[in-house]
Parts: sequence; C-alpha cells; structure tokens
Amino acid sequence: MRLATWNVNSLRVRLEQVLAWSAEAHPAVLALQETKMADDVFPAEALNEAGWQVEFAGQAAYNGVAVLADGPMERLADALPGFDDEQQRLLTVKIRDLVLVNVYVPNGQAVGADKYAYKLDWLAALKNYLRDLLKEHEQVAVAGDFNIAPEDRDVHDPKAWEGSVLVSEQERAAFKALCELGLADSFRLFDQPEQSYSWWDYRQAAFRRNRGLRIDHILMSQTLAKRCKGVHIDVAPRAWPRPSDHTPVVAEID
DNA sequence: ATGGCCTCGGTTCGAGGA
Repeated sequence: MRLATWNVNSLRVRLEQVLAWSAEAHPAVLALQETKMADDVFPAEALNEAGWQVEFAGQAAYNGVAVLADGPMERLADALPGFDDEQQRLLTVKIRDLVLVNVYVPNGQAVGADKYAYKLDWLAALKNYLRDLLKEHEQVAVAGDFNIAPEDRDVHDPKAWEGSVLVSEQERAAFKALCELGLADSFRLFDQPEQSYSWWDYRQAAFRRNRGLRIDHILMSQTLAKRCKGVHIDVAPRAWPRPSDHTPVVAEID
C-alpha cells in the first residue's frame, strides 16, 4: 500500500489537483492538511465518486484535516486529549491494521510569539497522545505538516534560517522527542537526493531555485517502519499551475 | 534595506501562512 500526505492549502482551490494527483499516484491512503473549509461544505460527494472513503475535521478559512482512503475507516480521534483547542489540526483514523494520525502542526509565526508558545504546547500534547496511542497500537503512522525542518540538511540555507521559526532548537527538540517515543522519520530510513524539500515559498521563485524546507513528514512506529520499502517527495504538483506551496510525500509499505 | 505570494472573509484590505 502507498501512504501519502499533502498540505493542499485550501481543498476548495486544490480539489481538482487532489483528484488528478491521486489518480496518477494512486495512494491507498492520503492525509490532507489545510483544507480550510467547514465540514458542511466538504466535497465528500466528489471524492466518493472518485472512489474515496473520507473522514474530515474542518473549520472555515483556517486549518482543517482530512483523510482519503480506498476502504472503510474507523475514526479514532479528531482532537488532542486534554488539550483545549479551537483549531482543527488532528484526525486519527484506523484503516485495516494501520492507525494513521494526520497532523497539521501549528506554524508558530515567530520565535517567542504567542503562537510559538501554542505550537510548543500543542507538540507537548501530541507527544503525550502518541505515547498512549503507541501502547495500544503497533502499526502507527503520524503523517502531515509538522512545520519543523528537523535538521540543517532539510533547509536550503541553514545560516539564513538559523534560530528562526520552523528550525529553532526548541522545535527541533520537540520533533526529536516524538521520534524518541519510537517513531522514525521514514524519509531518512532511505538514501535520498540532497536538497530534498517539501515546501517552497510562493515568493522569490523559490521553487524554481529549490529554496525550500522539508517540513512534511511521515513518522512510523518500528513495526510499521519494517514494512516500509521507500519514501519519496513527489515534486511534480508543485510545478502545476496554481499549486499548493507544499508537495506530496509518499511512503511505500508492504 | 526589506518585501516579494497566496488564500480567506467579505468586500478591495488585513490576517495568516512558512
């Protein structure tokens, strides 16, 4: 099976691209972030017609996550337990033997900002949630937009980005703490091209110049990681007309 | 030097993203 994640930056704008890309790449499961639409306008019918089962947790204008799957899903959670959050950023589903946690981690805006504190609090609550989840389930994937570039090699210009939001020490420590629960950054289990990124700013012709960051990830529990045969970033949709600023990350699982 | 772009809501500009 193929498991993919994609921050689409508005599903309303990107629906046709999701349908086109998934028809080509045929993932069995596709985690979407930043759907930016309330549940009552979610395009469930169009996706059903394309053969997808759907689960979604959205809100108007901001945030919002959804999972498309080629078979039935059980919805396990749509919020972090014990964390009072008005923002729809998490959706956990079970598909066959796979438990998928779809996350849209807060951006943080700037180091020291209120939103940065919220990001760190959110990540701490995510860690607690995943610790418990990993006690109950073996085949766990945590996929989505983490808004963290884990290492300098995930940053096109580490000096320019040093200490700023998305790469700061505290954010990287929070990411590492998730990995230390027993979750692997599956992309790094395999040889990868240098300068592999999943997001490029819309400005400055950043994509053409490959000035990007790798901030979209698929973490895997040890049992799941053993089944993983490869992970790649599919940059093609980033070059399409009116693209999302993120591009899909795809894992191959036996 | 410092912003460049895109999306949304709700109107034509500000907020948020990364």
